[in-house]
Amino acid sequence: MARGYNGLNFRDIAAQVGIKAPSIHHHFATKADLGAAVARRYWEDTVGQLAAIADEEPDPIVALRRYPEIFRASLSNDNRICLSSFMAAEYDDLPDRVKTEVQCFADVNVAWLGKLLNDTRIVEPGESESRAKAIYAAVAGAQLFARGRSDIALFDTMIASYRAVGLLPA
Amino acid sequence: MARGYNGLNFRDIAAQVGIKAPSIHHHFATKADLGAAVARRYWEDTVGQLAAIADEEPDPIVALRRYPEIFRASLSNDNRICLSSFMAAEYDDLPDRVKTEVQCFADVNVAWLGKLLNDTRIVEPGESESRAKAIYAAVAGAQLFARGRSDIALFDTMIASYRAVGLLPA
DNA sequence: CCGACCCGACCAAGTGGTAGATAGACCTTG
DNA sequence: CAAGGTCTATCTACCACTTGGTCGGGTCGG
Repeated sequence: MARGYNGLNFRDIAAQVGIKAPSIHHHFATKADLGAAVARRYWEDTVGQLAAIADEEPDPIVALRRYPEIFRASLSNDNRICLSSFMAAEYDDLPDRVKTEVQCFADVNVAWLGKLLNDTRIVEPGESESRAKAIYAAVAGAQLFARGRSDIALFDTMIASYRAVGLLPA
Repeated sequence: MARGYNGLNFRDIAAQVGIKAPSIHHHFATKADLGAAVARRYWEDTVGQLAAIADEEPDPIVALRRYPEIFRASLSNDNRICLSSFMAAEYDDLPDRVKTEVQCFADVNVAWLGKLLNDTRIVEPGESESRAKAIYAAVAGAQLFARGRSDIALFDTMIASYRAVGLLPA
């Protein structure tokens, strides 16, 4: 999933799994199904990671501070980017099912952030939602930029700036 | 350029220009050339827009405040995204020439922001560069997110949050 | 005449997807 | 227990279509 939906082709996947291309259709009838399944699994994994952080850190501020970890991990792992970002360019011709699954990724991120922001009092209760969206967008944008340069240090620098201005807890 | 580099195909472009596909090769030998040319023109246009803002606004703080305008305009105009974002998913298999041109887009944005941040004193002199990168990434991320929902109001909301925390001048 | 521009015809490669056959696991039944 | 049937997963072979790109020839202004 590092090369976009268009870059996703049955032959390569089959080869990677040690199978022939047409056999895939036995598990996923169409490419849209396959894409949606991949996307779904991706955001489900993310839900797990977010839950783990919230579990390990009873203090919501500490948990929030660890949020960028997830996006940083993608970069470390083969310079990957998150679902929403990769969807961007191909958004127009993405099958609807895939689109909704990808949007779920953003939704679960914003929901997690929003809840923690509400638990802390660092933001007015009515603004935790929009603040969550802003954080998500900023961190995803930083990941995007850093990936374009294959430079994780760049990512860290931008996250540091977000903390400096108070977008993220310091 | 709304559907990524892969979505860029000779037949469609030819039709749009009122020409047949093979004729394009007379102007751009290869697809990489075409892509690089499009990318180059895109960031050159952006340079012009940034210069216009800086020209119209003698106060650098006011100019900085107007920065998101450019990304907002792309969204209004057929829900488009900026070059760097669209490059994201396809980054791995993008021809080198295209890659460098696309990176130029980010570079000119960061340069413009950095200069204005230096002119104002709202940030320590040594940090204007990293702050510029953070602003660029955040605004691009907001554009990306908003485009995924085809919701310009969402973009405005996130920009407002950036201003609220002081990432962007209020 | 020449060079810039454009065309129709074509090509090799790659795409998602289909059809039909095969092999084995498992379950039912005489 | 053996025989048969069914289901699942895989295969080979193929298809229609799209892609970037080539080739040779036409057309037209300088």
